[in-house]
Amino acid sequence: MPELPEVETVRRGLENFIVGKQILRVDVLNEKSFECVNCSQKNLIGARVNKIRRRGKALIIDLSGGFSLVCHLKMTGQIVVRGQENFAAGHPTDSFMADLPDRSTRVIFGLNHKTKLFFNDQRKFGWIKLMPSSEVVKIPFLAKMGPEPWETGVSKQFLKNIRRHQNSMIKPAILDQSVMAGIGNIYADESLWATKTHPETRVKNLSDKKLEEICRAAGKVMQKSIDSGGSTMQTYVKADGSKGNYLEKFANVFRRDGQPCNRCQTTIVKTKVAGRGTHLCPKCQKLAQI
DNA sequence: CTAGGATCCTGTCAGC
DNA sequence: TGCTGACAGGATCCTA
Repeated sequence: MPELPEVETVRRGLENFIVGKQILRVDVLNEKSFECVNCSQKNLIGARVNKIRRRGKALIIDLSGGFSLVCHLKMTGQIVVRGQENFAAGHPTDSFMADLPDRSTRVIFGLNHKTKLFFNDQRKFGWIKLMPSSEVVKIPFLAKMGPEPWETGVSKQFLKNIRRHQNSMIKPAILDQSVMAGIGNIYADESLWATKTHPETRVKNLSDKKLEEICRAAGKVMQKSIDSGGSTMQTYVKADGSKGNYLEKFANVFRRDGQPCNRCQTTIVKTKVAGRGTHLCPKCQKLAQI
């Protein structure tokens, strides 16, 4: 999925393009993609969009009338707004530009001012839930989610949380959203490269200082990604019409296997750690054998 | 409680 | 060309 920076990009886009608009109808094309929790679809109709929030990789759209839409894009979710102004962000695919709905479209929201919001999701892992706003914080994964990367005191929180996973390898540990919010596969690999940490290093073999360093690095790479143009909008159309890749703008290891390390020129390799594709520099990121 | 693997889905790509 | 298996920017559920 879209990781924290991509979800933040979606949030900013929706803030610009749908706040203040009214939801007139909803069409659910895939039942599993949309669920009403302790309410019904009629609570949605006529509601205005008040505020767009983000918590970790979850998007929260607060509506008038006391209800909220909570959305998780998972691996392949994307949001596309079409109307007087167009916007697309999330998992980059051709659907950004295609005529919609297409075969990946799961939910369509009809807004006023001739605006439509499409929730597209190839693999159907993502979801949208409508629920009373007061119940949003009770969603289990939100309730136990770790600190935001730029929150005050985040590194101490991170440290405390990650020490629960002493026997785990560092990569899966930082992917755990209850340790810190927002890190996904890209930023895990980038943070570990930045701090010269081998992804298979056991947490117990890392010092507090090193762990805090990893925490800061994660915040930094995610901030940089947001700043670098918020990814997806610019990724898919270059001036010459070819597809671009926003990773080019900041990635040091992710999908750079076969290319030279930006620090030592050693060839970046791709392996598998805890079931996830993992990129690293075999020279910079040595596994401490203990 | 934690650690690790299977699982939910569709699409694409490498290799035969 | 057509088939097969591996894999993918995530998180949950199940088992040990």
